[in-house]
Amino acid sequence: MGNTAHASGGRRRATIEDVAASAGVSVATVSRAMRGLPNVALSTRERVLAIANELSYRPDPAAARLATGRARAIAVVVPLLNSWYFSQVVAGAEAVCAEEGYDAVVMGVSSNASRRALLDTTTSIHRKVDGLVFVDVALDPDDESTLADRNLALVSIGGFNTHFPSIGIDDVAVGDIATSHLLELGHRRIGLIAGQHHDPLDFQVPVLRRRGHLRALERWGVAADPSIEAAGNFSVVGGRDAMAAMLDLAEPPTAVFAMSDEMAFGALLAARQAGVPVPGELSVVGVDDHDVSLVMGLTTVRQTVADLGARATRMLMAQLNGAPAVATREETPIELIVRETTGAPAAPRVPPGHRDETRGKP
Amino acid sequence: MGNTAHASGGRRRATIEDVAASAGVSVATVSRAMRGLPNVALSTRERVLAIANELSYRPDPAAARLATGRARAIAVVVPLLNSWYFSQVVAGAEAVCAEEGYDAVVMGVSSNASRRALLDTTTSIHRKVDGLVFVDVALDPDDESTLADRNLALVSIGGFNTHFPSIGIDDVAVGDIATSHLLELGHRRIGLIAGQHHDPLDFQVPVLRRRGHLRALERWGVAADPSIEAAGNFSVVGGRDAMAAMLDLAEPPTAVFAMSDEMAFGALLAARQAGVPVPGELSVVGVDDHDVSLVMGLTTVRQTVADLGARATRMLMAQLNGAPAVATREETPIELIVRETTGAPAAPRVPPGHRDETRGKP
DNA sequence: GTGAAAGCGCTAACAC
DNA sequence: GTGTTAGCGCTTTCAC
Repeated sequence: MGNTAHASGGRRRATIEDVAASAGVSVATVSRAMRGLPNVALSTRERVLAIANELSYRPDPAAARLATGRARAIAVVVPLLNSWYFSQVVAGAEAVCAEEGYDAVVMGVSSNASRRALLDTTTSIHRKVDGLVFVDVALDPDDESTLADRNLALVSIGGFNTHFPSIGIDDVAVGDIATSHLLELGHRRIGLIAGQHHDPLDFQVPVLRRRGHLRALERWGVAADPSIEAAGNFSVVGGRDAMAAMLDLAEPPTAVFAMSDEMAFGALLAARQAGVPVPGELSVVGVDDHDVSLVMGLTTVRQTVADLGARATRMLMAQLNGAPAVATREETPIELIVRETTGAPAAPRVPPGHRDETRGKP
Repeated sequence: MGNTAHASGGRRRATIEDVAASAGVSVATVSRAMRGLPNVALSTRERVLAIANELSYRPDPAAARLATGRARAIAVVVPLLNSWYFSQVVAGAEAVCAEEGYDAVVMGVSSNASRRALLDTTTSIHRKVDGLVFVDVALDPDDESTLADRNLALVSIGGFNTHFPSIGIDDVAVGDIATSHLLELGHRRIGLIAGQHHDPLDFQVPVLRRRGHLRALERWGVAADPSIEAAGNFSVVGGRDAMAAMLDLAEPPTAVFAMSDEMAFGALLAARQAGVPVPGELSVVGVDDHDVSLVMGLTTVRQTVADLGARATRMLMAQLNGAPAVATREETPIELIVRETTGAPAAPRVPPGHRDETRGKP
């Protein structure tokens, strides 16, 4: 027999049977009354509710889960928790869950290994949640089928998928807009602070933003230079290190596009540490519009992050309420916010008498 | 009968009975084998495990929960999710949960009402989790007893409690250290950017930090001036507005202590917008050592936030593993990090010939 | 070392 | 509108 857990603390919790006995009705009626189902007489319902309250009866969710197969919980799966972007998304998701009476279970998948574990292992997702919001986590079609077979709903933020809805921004456009802004200001030597290379969650965002960056460059007839591209791991220190290395180059960039504001902050730090004035000798543009970006005066491509989490969660709720899962794609708007970290490139520091005529619009 | 949920997608999941049948043993043996209990013959165990794997059997957590009364999940309860501090704590907690095979359910309690709801309602915590980590959420002794009666474990971060362990920093010392630093630099007119007033979660942190601030002032014989104290809601914009108001005063402060780095960032922004040089005419000190503080060159009182979440969660796990719940208090170290936003006050802007001799050490 | 069987506390047919 | 009852899929005594 199962229950030895009440050894410590307090007397036995009231169960549905206790309420039924006290109210002089059957457990079925209690169950119906508690859940507000229609076919209960008003007087009965009131009596049941009163007694339930008196006994401080709370339905056991585990029993309900077992009986219904629904957990009334969703998982929010993120690569890492301690980054501004992901915590905003989680905040948005949690808020919607709270509204809907769902639990939000957060799961970090910082490596491919843990992502696999999430999908495979005993200790996994199975039956613990009704659905998942994947936030910038790569999912191959096999994973999707597995999830569908397990009768789980799914929505992803960021990446596309083939069987389920997704929501995100146009990341190619992000890269294009950022780099175009720099090109328009007159920059021709534009560095790129990208995502991580060392632990490939093979997630799409860095790839797409880079594509947009290259597209803009190409449109302006500017050759991309791999020597001024580095990984910044989407962190402040990663961005700092990447920028520091570029500034050490014989021919450092006059501007950089950092794929996130946090990396851009790092770039600003590196510039300051190297004594390089911003935007005087270095322009910096980021992505996100982090809370702090306003303070830093950072030029950035804004996206509405918390809203992304909320909308994705609502899409998931729709599936849980029976809407069919189809591979729709919602796109949320992005917007260039020009502040004080971008400007025209400095006049080239060449000895008097020399002129460099490669600068200027195409 | 309960299960109609398998209507869509895939064939029936394997249950423990399927495995038992396939392996030619009883369900009890399968259960023992799966959980690594000692009293199973090695050969039996291997056979069971192989078959379970083959059938891709996953124990249903809801059934296990119902049978054992343990959910293998904890809740992390935070006032808001979209702040650096709380997301760090959640990250630390989630990491430990993942290690231990627990789920981390995040719950935002942004108001007293939602905190009450969490403790009271039908849709509440009961039996969904085995324990809770309360992060800077006020809990009165009654709440604690209720939780204990429900056989829930509890650890709190920040506030003390009377029946359960807690972990935190010495918040009075935080205020004292920050303000003492400013006093030592020669400041005598020191503003305070405090927490929120409008939605009192009556949580202790702002109160204690303020107490430390006042204590330092008093020790130096400096009178506190309520006109240079304002609420910043622990947000960047809140800090900005609070600072902007102070800078508009006839006699603005020469330094401010902001109770969080995010509010300090806001203060720096307000200073820049008002054309007030930092630290030339305004010194700013914060609390936390936010990722971005390094970039901003912000002087701050550092605490190790993610570690706080991890340690609290380990303490909770200890309780879940049978350690008695006692009202111990762990304190983690804090440290003043002096950077570039603090310096000696400017020479008073008085007409030549006047001298102000009130400045200097006591 | 293994099995039989009684729960855990609900929900959902189905009957009345 | 209400009651009866058979599960949901496990865990855990107790016997052997």
